[in-house]
Order: sequence, then structure tokens, then C-alpha cells
Amino acid sequence: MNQPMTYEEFQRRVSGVILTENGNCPVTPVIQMLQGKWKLQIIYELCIQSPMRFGELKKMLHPITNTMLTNALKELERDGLVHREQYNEIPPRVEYSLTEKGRDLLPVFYAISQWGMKYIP
Amino acid sequence: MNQPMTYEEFQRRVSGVILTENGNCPVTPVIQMLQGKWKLQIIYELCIQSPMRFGELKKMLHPITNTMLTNALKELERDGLVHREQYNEIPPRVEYSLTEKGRDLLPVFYAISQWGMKYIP
DNA sequence: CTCATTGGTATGGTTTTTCGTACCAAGTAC
DNA sequence: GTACTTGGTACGAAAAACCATACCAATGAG
Repeated sequence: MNQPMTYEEFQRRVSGVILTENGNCPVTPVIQMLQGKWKLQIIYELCIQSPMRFGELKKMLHPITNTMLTNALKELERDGLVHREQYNEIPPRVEYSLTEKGRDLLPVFYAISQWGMKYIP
Repeated sequence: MNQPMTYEEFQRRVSGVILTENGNCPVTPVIQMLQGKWKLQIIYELCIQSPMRFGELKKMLHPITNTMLTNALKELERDGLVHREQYNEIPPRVEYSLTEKGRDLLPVFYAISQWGMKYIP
């Protein structure tokens, strides 16, 4: 499951139904993991700048609420995409950054941006 | 906004906050357009096999309901990603296929699958 | 005549997401 | 003592997403 695969190979296999017919599709679980209004945007912000403090993220993602940001960050941390570093200062300081696993989503954003530049007016 | 951009260029620009600071980010609107439980999965199924009839799609995406599939397909059609071809037969036959705009999302799925193959056990 | 077929629609209900507001701790500046 | 700071929590309400069920039209097969 860890072999590299060229884009041409992907095209061939994707039209050969090889990827979904067994339970081992490498696409569907990822899509599900990234669902929700904010997760992809948070990761994208952290691609742009990392680490970021809670308050900075909140400002960038305005109008997100505390609750939403907290929940999304918790889930991203649980899934190993985001690292949380807490400094015991007053007032508190917490910095969020991407793990390698999270940073490896950059090609996805690149593909999305290519599409966006072609099709978004 | 239509220039090609290499991956290296993307990496440079994404860390230079060039993409989001003005209102012209090519990533955020795409993310929003593809939100929802089923849209990406529908497009992915149509990447694998196209055209597909309503009933075939429904079987592949089981346990999706009629209502959900209809709604998602309508929105995808409205956004120009999916083409709907209706044949006036009895019983009715309707075929869905990707437009070029929809097919151009294949690199996104490729990037996702690369990530999935690396990180999904 | 009856039943099965396909690609839906309509309706209402349930569940999941998301939001708004208030609140907290523990220091620092005034 | 008072106000301000940050990174949250807790709670309920609102909104959105999602689901189950029933129904339809028009024909063909039996």
C-alpha cells in the first residue's frame, strides 16, 4: 500500500475500479477525515503560517467561534495533523503547528489551487 | 490569475501569504464548493466510471438516500462539474457524467490518494 | 388487470453542526 | 481594587444537514 504511483498510473487504475472495489480505498477515508466547515481551512492557514497562536488562527478564520475552533483543533490533533504546544505563561500562550502528516497535505492544496486558478473568476 | 504555477512556486507563495491576503484566494472557494457529505464522493465515483445512471450511483454510494443524491447532483450540475443527460424512455434513464471542469479535479484526488497511501493503515 | 421498473419529488422528523453568550483562571498594568 | 489579557469551557438555541417513508408517471411483462 506504500508504493509510489505516478499520475498516469493513477488515471489508469482509477478508471479500472481497482481503488474502491476492495475496502482499501485511499481516498474515501481522507475525504471523511477532513469533513467539516473549518478543518481544511485551518490546515491551509497553518500551511501559510506555522506556528500560529489560537487567537491568530481565530482572527484569520473570522468569523469562527471559540467553540468551533477548539473542537476542530482537537480533532486535527487527535488525527495527528496538528501539534499543540502549550506554554505555561500568564496570560496563556498556545501555539499550533502542522505535523509532517499535516504538512504532507500541501500537494492537495496545490492541486486545489491549480483548479481554482483555472475556474474561479 | 490563469498563469500556470509550479509546485515550488506554490510553496514559496503559500508561505508568503500572497494567496489569501487579497480576496482572490484560489483555495478557499473551492473548499467551500465541495463541502457536504457526498459531493466529493460523487465526483470521485464519476472519475472511476462515467457516465453512470442515477441508480448505479446510488448503489455505489450506498447508503445514500434519493433526496441526498438528487440534491447533491443538482448542486454539482449547477456548479458545472457534472452533466445530466436525460433519455425519454420508459422506465426513465438518466446518465450523469463529469464535465471537463469536473474531470479537472482528478489531480486533487490523486494528491489525496498519495496522502492516503502514505498514512492510512 | 397487476406488478415491476426508474428517477425522481414531497413531507415531515431526527440528528448533527454550528452559533451566541456567558463565564473562568491567574497574573500584569494602572 | 479594577480592568485587561489569553485560551479556552459550558450551556442552550438555532440552523443546517440528513434521513425515512410514501408517492408518482408511463410503459412493458405476465
